[in-house]
Amino acid sequence: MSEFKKIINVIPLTRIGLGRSQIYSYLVPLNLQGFLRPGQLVKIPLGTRDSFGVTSSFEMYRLAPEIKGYKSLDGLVDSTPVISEKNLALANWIANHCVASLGIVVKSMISFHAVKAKTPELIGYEKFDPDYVLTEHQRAALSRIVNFLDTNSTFLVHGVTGSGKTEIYMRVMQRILERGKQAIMLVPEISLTSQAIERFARRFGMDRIAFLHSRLRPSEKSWMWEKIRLQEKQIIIGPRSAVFAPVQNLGLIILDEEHDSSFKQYDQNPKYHARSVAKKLAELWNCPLLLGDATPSVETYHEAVTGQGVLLTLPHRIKADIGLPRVTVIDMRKEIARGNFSILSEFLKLSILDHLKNGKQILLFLNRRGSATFVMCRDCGHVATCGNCASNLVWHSFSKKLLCHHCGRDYPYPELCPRCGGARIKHFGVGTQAVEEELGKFLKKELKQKKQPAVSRMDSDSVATRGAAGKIYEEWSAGKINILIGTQIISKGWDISRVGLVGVISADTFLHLPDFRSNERTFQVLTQVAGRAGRGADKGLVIVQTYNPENMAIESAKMHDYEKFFKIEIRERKRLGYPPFSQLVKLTFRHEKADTAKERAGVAVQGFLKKKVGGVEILGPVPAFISKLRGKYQFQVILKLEPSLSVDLYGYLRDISADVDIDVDPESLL
DNA sequence: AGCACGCCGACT
DNA sequence: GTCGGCGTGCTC
Repeated sequence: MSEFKKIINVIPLTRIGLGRSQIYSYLVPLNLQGFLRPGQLVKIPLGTRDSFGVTSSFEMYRLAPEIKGYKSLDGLVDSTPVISEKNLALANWIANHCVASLGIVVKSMISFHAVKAKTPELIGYEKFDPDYVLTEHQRAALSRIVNFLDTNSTFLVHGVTGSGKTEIYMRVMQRILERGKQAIMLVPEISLTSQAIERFARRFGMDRIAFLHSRLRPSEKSWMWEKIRLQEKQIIIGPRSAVFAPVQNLGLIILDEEHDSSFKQYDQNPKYHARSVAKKLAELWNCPLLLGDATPSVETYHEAVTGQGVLLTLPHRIKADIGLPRVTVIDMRKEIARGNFSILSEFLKLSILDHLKNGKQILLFLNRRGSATFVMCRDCGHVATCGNCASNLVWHSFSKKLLCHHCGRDYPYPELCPRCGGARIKHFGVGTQAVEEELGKFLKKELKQKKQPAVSRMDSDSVATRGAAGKIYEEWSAGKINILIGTQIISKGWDISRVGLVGVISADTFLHLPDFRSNERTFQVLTQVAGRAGRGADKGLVIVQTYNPENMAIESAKMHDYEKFFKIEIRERKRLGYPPFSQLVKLTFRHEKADTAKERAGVAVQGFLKKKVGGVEILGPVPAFISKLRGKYQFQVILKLEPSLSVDLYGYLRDISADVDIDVDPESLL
């Protein structure tokens, strides 16, 4: 016992190989001794360069011989911690669950800007307490929740659009705030954040609300963080990353539109799902988690009905006289048999004219941009593909270009076939631009003499410039647009009252993808789109065009029957061993050379087989659905884990090669 | 994310 | 032989 030295554990904010320790130890210089607490940002030497890290545990005393070779901390950036101890524990859980580097997890959770906090411009909303009587179902749901405000329970509020979920959120939140606690409200995306802010600000006052999203300026984000950390703000609203808000006294988490895929970060590490992170966070704070949805994910609903959560159902729209919209499914095969080769069925055409005449607004929904989804030579069958991505190019008639929807590259339109030199080049498949053109022709023919209705298109092409979306929304709200054609963008959010007719041009876009969630996605999108209709004074009409009218997702959506959809789908999931009856892990191997990518995937599989761990099914390697992306070939290995077995996934994956992309609980297998 | 190290092909 | 390209792996 010759000498003791002070050592601090630090998480370097960088990617450390999964096979090695994610926490490093540094000597604490004399001037910092006694000043270090967990969660502080420190400067550290790392390899040959300087880097940053976050302190992870208290200074420790260790025997001198052990500390040989340790480097010394370079400095303390700020004495105020950048992450709480609770969130450090959360980071550790995420790193393990997602099999990601702890440093990257912590880095994605903290506000890294060393900028001065600046008050953002805040809109003042008039506060008002509504004279609002809860329905019986709302009262029942609420009373179930309020008995468990000090426990870690998960509630699923299942109710159609307009059934009054938000009112329940607000009443629960009211009680949490009365207890002096903070609440996090997660919404799917930025566009829905402002709506949620407005509604909550009207009830609770803007001075209690903080919001976090990627469009905030660094100085504004710092301001929000500071106010949350000091508990000057009690309500935090934002998309998935808001689950990392620096709360000090959390009493409630709400996750609205629980099924929405934007809650999963899929394009960047850590590939976390805000729902499972929220579940863990609620556990750490011993507080309730409220999930709300009209179309809950199969996993969540299954948990609720098997007793791992509490299911609260709001079966009706609040205004009892407004029923759900009537949904008519049109079999497009019969249209063709009748000689109608148009994108628009006869019934949809008639309904459009009818609703225009009555001054109703019309939404036409299609899940694809562009004019034609592929371009083919009629002589040799050659299809135009992206050299970078092995995917079909999409014809965009307005920009007169062929566009790759995966990497964004554009190509000139081929006058002659590059393979055979033929000139008979034809477009196939339908996108939003094609609908716009065809609709224009149809209206011109039908309404020759009259003033043409105003038609607008809303997709990522038409709202590429900043503010374009807001402009369309304003025009629509002012009633200046009669018909709006759009992609997913219009399927949610907009509180639309004058929509009389919603037309789904093709319900089949998701159905034929080789993915275990394709039925679920179809059901959800159709239900969400249908929910746009008839939110005002009267019941709307929804027309769904499809080549698969007997498909169960389409049928259940038509009947507004979630339970039916769930019953059939859960049976299929069980039969095929998909979630929630297994846990999936998607491993993607990428390389410029297809052989190399394939070989590495094969090596990984051999490694897994050698482990001889039971309860793990290894599928692949197979080429990914998009076999080449941005110049790299992609091969996939899917692991199917028996959930009951609870394999130590981190331990299982930690020694596979570094250049693999790991996605635990992937949203899709594509 | 950067930087060192090591292996292999090209060249004075 | 030696320079340098890139692919791989490490950083308390």
